[in-house]
Amino acid sequence: MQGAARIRSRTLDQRLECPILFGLWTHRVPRTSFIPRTADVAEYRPQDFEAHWQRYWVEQKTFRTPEHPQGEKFYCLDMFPYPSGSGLHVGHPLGYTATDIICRYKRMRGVSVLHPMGFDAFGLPAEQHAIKTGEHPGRITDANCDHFLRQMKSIGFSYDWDREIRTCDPDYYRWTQWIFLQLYHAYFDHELQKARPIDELPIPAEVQAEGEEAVRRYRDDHRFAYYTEADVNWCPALGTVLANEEVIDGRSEVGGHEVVRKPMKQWMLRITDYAERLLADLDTVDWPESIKEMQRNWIGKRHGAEIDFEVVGHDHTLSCFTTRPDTLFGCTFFVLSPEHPLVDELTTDDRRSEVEAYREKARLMSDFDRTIENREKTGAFTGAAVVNPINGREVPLLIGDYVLMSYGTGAVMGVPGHDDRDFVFARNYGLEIIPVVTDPKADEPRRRAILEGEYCFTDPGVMLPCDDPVFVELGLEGKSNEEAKWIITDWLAAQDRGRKVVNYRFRDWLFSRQRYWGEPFPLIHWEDGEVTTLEASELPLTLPEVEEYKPSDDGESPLARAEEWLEVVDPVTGRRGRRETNTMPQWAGSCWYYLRFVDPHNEKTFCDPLLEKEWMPVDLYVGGAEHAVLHLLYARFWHKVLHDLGHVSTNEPFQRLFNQGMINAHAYKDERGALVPVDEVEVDGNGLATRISDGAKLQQIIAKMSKSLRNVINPDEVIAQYGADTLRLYLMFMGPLESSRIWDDQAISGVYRFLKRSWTLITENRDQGVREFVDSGDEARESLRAIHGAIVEVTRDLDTLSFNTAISHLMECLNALSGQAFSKQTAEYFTLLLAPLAPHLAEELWRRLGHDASLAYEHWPVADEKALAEDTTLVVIQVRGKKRAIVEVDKKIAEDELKAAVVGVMADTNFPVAVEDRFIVVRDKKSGEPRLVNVIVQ
RNA sequence: GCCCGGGUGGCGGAACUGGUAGACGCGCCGGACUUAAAAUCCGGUGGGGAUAAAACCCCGUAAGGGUUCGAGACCCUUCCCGGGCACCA
Repeated sequence: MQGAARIRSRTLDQRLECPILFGLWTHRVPRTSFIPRTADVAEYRPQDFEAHWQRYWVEQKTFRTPEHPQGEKFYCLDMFPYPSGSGLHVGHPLGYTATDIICRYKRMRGVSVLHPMGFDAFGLPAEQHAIKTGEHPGRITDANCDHFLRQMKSIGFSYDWDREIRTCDPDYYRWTQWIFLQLYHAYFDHELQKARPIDELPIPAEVQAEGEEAVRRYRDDHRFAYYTEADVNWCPALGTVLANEEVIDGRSEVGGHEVVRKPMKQWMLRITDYAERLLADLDTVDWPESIKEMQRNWIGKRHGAEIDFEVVGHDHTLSCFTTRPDTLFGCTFFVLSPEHPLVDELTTDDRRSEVEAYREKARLMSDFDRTIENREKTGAFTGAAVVNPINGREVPLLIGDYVLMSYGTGAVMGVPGHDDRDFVFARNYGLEIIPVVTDPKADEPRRRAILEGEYCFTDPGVMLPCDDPVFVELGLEGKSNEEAKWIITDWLAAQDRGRKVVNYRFRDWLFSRQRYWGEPFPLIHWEDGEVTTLEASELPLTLPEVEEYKPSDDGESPLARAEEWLEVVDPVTGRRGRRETNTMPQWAGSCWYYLRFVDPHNEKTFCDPLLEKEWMPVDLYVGGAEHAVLHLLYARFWHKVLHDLGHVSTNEPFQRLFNQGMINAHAYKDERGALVPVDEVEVDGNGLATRISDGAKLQQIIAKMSKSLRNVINPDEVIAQYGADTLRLYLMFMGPLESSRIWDDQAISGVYRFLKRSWTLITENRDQGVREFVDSGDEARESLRAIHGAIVEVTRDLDTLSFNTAISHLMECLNALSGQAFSKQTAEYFTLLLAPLAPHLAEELWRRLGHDASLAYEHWPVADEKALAEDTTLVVIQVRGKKRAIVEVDKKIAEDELKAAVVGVMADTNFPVAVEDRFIVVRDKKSGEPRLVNVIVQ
C-alpha cells in the first residue's frame, strides 16, 4: 500500500497547498515530507535563496560574454527549442543542464565562454493555433517564448540573455533572407567543388548565341535556389507541402496526416551538389559515430555504372544505373518507371491501352502505398524491346511502379537471378531467369537452386561459365563478381556504351511551404516571366497582416490574399509583378542561428567577420539525435556555401556534437496491451501493478512521456518541491548523458539528501554563517585526502562530461568529510567543486563563507599532490589469477621484498606460494607503484 | 533484411588503456531518536555454502566457445533489447 501512495503522489495536484510566491512567478507548493517545516529556520531550504541568486545573476550580468575571447575560448551551444504551448518538459533541461555545468566549469578555469540561447520561433503549431483562433501567430509565439524564458531562468542556467534571438524577429529573418539571396546568386563549380558567385558561371557559346533570355535560363538552371515543377509531398490536412524528411511512412511527421504526391511549382535548394563534401567532411568532425553513419546513409553514395541500351526500331538509347554491372550478362528484361517521359513514344499500339491503364493506376497511387515494403511487383509490357550492349541480346521493355523516376535515370536493367525485386517481378510475368554469379561456399542443393533460377543470389560470389563471346574474351569465368564489375564497366566505357558513375540517394531540398508563419522569400515574379530578388538594403521583407491564416484548398499560401503586399509595380518601367507567396520552411532559421549568436545585434551584417573568426566553430553542440539528418545536414550545407563565398572562416560549423538521451517514464498496460494512465494505477510493495478501478493486473513498461499517459514531468513542479539544484543534479545523476533514462520520482530524494547534507556539513544548520573549522595545520589527514581526491576526480569527470560520476565523487567526499574535522579551505574547495552542478547552493554557501561576490569566476581548485601522497599502498595478491588476499606494502618496495611479503601473507592460507613460483607483478603505469601480484604455482 | 548502439544486484548505474566486479544513489532490512509517525543519524544489503560467531570456500557481468598469468572489457558464434534506414536498382 505504501507503493500505491507513491504512484498516486505523482499527480501533485492532490496535495497542493496554498500558492506561495516563489521566484519570478507563482508556484504552488505541494505539502510533502521533504519541505522542512518553517520552524527549522536554518535547514536547507532552496526556496529561500534560489530566486535570489537567479535575480543576482541577471542584474549583475554575471554571465555576459566577453566581447572578444581572451585566451582559450569555448562556444557551447544547445539546440534551441521550438516554443511550444505546453512549456518546458524535463527533456529540455537535460541537455541544457549539461551545457550549463560545462560552461560554469570552463569559466572557473579562465576560459572565455559563449553560451547563448534563443528560440526556433517560426513553425506550424503556432500557425495552426492561429487558424483555429484567428490570433496572430506572433502573439502566441511571443507568449510561449516568455513562458520558456521564465522556466529556463528558474533552473538557473547561465546563458548570456543579452544575446537571445528569435527566428521570427524581422531583425533576425532579415539575415535569413539575406543568406537566401547568397544562395540564389551562387552556383556550384563542380571542378573546384565549391560555390561561386553566379556572375562567374561560364556561359557556353551556344547558349550565348541564343540571346539574353537563354543566358538567363542557363543561369537559373545553376543557382543553388531554383524554381521548378516537382512532384511534391502534399499534405491536404496541413495544407502544405513537406520535405521528404518530414514524411514518415507516408504520413506527415507532424500530426500523422496522409500525404499524397502532387506536381507543384516549388523552390528547391541544390544541396546534392555538396554531397561529396558533406560526406567527406564528416571525417573531420567529432560527432557520435551513429549520427555520422545516419548522414552517410542519408546521402547514400553508390558506386556503379550507367549502361546504355538501344531501343529496337527507335533512335533512342535508354540508360540505367546499376551497382551490379557484373550481372549484365544475366539481364533478361528492362523496366522503366511509369512516369518515364519516353514511355508514350515507345509503347506499341497493341499494348497502348494496357500501358495507359497501368500508368493511370500508378499516378493515382499515393507514395505511401507505392512504397510499402515487399509489395507485389506489378508492371506492363510496352511491346518494345531494348538491346543488351554486351551481348546484343534483345530483351523486352516493361514499365513497373517499383522503378522510381526520382532515382538514377528512372530505368532499371532486369537481372532476376541476382536482384530480389527483379526476381519477384520476373516470376510474376514469366520472364527468363539467367544466373551468372554463384556462391562458392554454398552446399550442393543451394548451388543447384541458383543454377536453375529457383533461388535469387544477391551476395558476393564468383562468375559462372557463359558462352557469350565478350564474356569469354574478358576471361570472366571463375573471377569474383567484384572484379568482374570493373572489368565489364571498363569494357563498356571503351565501347562508349556505358561509364562508371557515382550516384547519391538523397535529393535536393524542397525549400518552400504554403504557410503564413515563416520567412517570406525576397523575390518578385514579374509579368514577363522574369524573377528578380530584392536588394539587401530592402530587407527585411516583413510578413503582411492577413485576415485568415489558412492556405487555400489548391495549396496557395495565405500570403496570396494579402493584395497590397503582394502586388508590386516597378517604379521605373511600370512593369507589374507579384511577390513570392510561399514562405521558407522552419529549418531555415535554425540553419545559421549559431552564427547570429556570435554577433546578435549587428545591423550592418549577419555576423561580423572578426567575431566569427574569434568564436567559431561551435566547440560543443548538445541536442537530441532526432535532428541527425535534417537540421544538422541543412546547417552544414548553408555553412559550406557561406564559407565558399567568403562569409565565414570555418568549413564545418559544429566541431563536436553530443546527443543527450531521452527521458522516459514508467507506464502500464493491461492484458489487451492497452496503455493505462499512471494515475489510474496502484503499485504494491512487491512492485505488482493493478488498475485502481477494477483491480486488473497490469504490466509495467517503459514509454516516452506523453500527455495521454499522464506521465509527463513538469520541471516547475519538481522545482517547487525540491528546488532547482535538485532538479539539475537528479537529471545529471540518472546516468550517462548520452543514454536514455527513466524518470523515477523516488530516486530524486537521493540527490536532495546529498544537497541537504552538503548544506548541513558546512553551515551546521546555523541561522547565519557557517560551522567552526579547524586550522589548516590541524586538519585530519582523511579530510585532506577526501577533498583533494575529489578535486582530481570531479575535474576529470567534468572534462569528459561524466556528470553522474562527478556527483558520485562529491557524495563520497561528503561521506568522508562527515564527522571529520576539516578546515575552511576544504569547505571552500568543496563549495567550488559543487558550484557548476548546484550553483544556487554553492553561491549561498560561498556568501556564508564570507565572500561578497559571485563565485562564478573563482579559480577552480587544484589538487595538492602532497595531500594525496601515501607511503604505503595496497597490493592485491592473486594465485592462479584468483584474488586471495590484500597486503599493504611500502610504495617503493623492492621486487624480492615484495615476493617475500606475498609468500609470508599466503603461508598460513589454503594457497601457499613459494619464491620459486612464477610472479607477475603489475605496476601502476604512471607512478610505477605495485598494484597486483599474480602467482602461478607450479 | 541492412547499418549503428547496448545487455553488469530488486532498480538507476560504477569499473581510467586487459589487473580487487558491483563505486555512488534508490529500494529493502536492522538499530538510535520519538508517546507515535515523518524527517534525521548509524549499520547491513549480488547469489550460494560453511560457522556458535568469524575466518573461509564456491558461483557470478545475456548464452556458448577462444586468446591471456589474468577477461565485464579483446576475438568468434548465438540470443535478446533500443535506435536508424529500407522497392534507391
